[in-house]
Amino acid sequence: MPPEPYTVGRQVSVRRPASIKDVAAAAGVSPTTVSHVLSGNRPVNEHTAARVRSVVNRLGYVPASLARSLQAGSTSVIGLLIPDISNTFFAELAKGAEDAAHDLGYGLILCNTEFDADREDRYLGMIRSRFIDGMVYASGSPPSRRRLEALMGKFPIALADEEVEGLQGALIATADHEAGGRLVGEHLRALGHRRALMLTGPRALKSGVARAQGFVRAFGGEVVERVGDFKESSGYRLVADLLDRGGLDCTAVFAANDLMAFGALTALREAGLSVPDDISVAGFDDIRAASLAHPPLTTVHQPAYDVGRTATAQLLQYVTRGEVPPASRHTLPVELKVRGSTAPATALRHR
Amino acid sequence: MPPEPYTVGRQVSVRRPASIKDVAAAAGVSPTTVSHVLSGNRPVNEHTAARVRSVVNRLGYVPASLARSLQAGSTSVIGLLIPDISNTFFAELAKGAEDAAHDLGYGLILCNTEFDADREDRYLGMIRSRFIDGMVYASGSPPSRRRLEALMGKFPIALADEEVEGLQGALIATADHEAGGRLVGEHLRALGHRRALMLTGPRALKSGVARAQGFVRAFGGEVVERVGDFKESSGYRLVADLLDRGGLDCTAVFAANDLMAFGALTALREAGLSVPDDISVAGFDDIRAASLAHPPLTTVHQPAYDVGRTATAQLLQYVTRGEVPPASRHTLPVELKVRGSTAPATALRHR
DNA sequence: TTGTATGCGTTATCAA
DNA sequence: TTGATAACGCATACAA
Repeated sequence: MPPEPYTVGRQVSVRRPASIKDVAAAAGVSPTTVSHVLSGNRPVNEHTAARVRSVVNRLGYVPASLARSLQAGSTSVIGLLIPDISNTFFAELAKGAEDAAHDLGYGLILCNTEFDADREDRYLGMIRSRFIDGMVYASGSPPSRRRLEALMGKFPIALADEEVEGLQGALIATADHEAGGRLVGEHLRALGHRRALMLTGPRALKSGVARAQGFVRAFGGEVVERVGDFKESSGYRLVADLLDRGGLDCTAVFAANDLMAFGALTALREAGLSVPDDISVAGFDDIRAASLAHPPLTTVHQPAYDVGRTATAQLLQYVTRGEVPPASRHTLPVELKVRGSTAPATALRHR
Repeated sequence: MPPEPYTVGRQVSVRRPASIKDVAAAAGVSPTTVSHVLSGNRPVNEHTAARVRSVVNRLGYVPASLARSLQAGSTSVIGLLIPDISNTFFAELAKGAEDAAHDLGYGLILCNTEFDADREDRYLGMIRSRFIDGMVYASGSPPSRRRLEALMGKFPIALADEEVEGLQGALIATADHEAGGRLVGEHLRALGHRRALMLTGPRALKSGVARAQGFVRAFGGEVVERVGDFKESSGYRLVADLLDRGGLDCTAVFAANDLMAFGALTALREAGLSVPDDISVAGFDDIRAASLAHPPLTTVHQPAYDVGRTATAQLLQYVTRGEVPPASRHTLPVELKVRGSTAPATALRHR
């Protein structure tokens, strides 16, 4: 019979970690003194302090942050609510948020919702139960907007990347979606395109709407809109459907994000069309794969990292100092990356 | 003078949230009864319960999870320590971890270390201060290994993706790195390659070492090894240096991860070499960009999501039930994805 | 069916 | 320079 493989297990359950009382008793002082030795909040006799510190080391005492938080009324932890961490855009955003949080000694709870309303609600519950001091909210599912609205009146919440329809007075950091759409519109127009297919995101998400608006205005030509859901599959499906029905009579496609652009690219390739010779394609986000794709995707670079970092820094400035940040709204600049997937319009052919 | 823009701010700081005492007082019962109405831990008169519930709603009472955690001795939160969330491999892993945690009602704190030892230490401090119930540890910086070892004797820690040299008896979920290297070795050998350049990761990371070992054994031919750091820049630099000095006398490059493979690809392209006509390139990980690159990258698919999910599930089984999981080690299968970046060896040319 | 008293581990207040 | 006590907000053992 083999020996118990996990001494780990036993130790965890059996040995109770040392508390401040244990240290105080062993050092022959009061818990108050121990606390002050560790915090430096008031002077302690050097001799006493040394004795306490030695006991702390011997017992391996580490203050229970939970008790500290209960006493202090805050946990030094915030949440980051996003739909999908495996989307590189949100991963970059998360990195910025984590950096900003770490800079101020805050922890960050990853709230990945997959656009699921129940999941989002559960995570928002963490702020109501005051387990987190605040929440950076990036693009949730529309159904929870009402609940969000109620929360924003009571708890610190900052919006990142995505405006929420009808919500105002909020802290918000977002890329300039409208300008991004405009840049693509101008670019395609300059290339001689006059008829374009626009793959939008869900109407409820303002970022996608803004991109579409900026595009339509700047492009000037004829634009057919199809509503997608920001997933690769929907970009594929929308374009494939149009091709099947022979209804793709345009020379350019603008997808409201790169994933849908990739879907479109696949559908076009399967139909035997060449990008950009037969048709141009542009995306939005500039995820890592965009520059590595074949052809490299013309797209709008979003400062995802900065969006996450800025929104979080704003939130924390508010959380830590109880201050209203100097600017409640940050609109971060975007940049058009012209790559190989767009080219001058060719004569329209029947398909 | 504009009105105070943030009523939010005032409410947060002024109104103290209702406590269980407030509810008890308003409902004319004891805090104990309120507690039991909400927890269902003991029967309560239906009439009384209804009254309590109504007060709970009116006051918007939500139990402070902090106090609950202090009493219960656990927070229902664990940590996920990774080097870089913007690497899609770790993003996928994080998604799996988050899913597993969410399934069991646990929160997940994102500990992004950038391979920084201080940052890692700070995050490991969260487990010592018992703010988190456990930690999923994926590939940290070698310097902290000793500290990790000490922690594993006292706190629940599961290793994901990366073994840690000299650590044993641990919960661990990892991809079969050695088999992955072997698959690439066999593949290149079958294509007629006999001389290969191997870009490894840091020697301290066993995953990279295992990949290299599997490769070298299965390949059989001559292998030149160069040590990189898993970053795109090092893949570029290593290959560029060899090219500069005319020392790249091989027909294939195997990079221990996709990022370095991309760096190599760039260096080769800049040198006017064609992949795979002049030289074959293979990677490891199968990050999203791999299939979209030009040419599409032959690589080893790692089940990143499953690695994260499995490691987390193991950890939580241990954390929640105090049980030793049935298997302490999970080695997950990998899969070779043959794409366009590898081809039959061509006659060796002088470069 | 309900209430009282105690403890979780810390820090702040007040007193010495 | 130090300590006793209360308080943070909850859950539970024990008592009624």
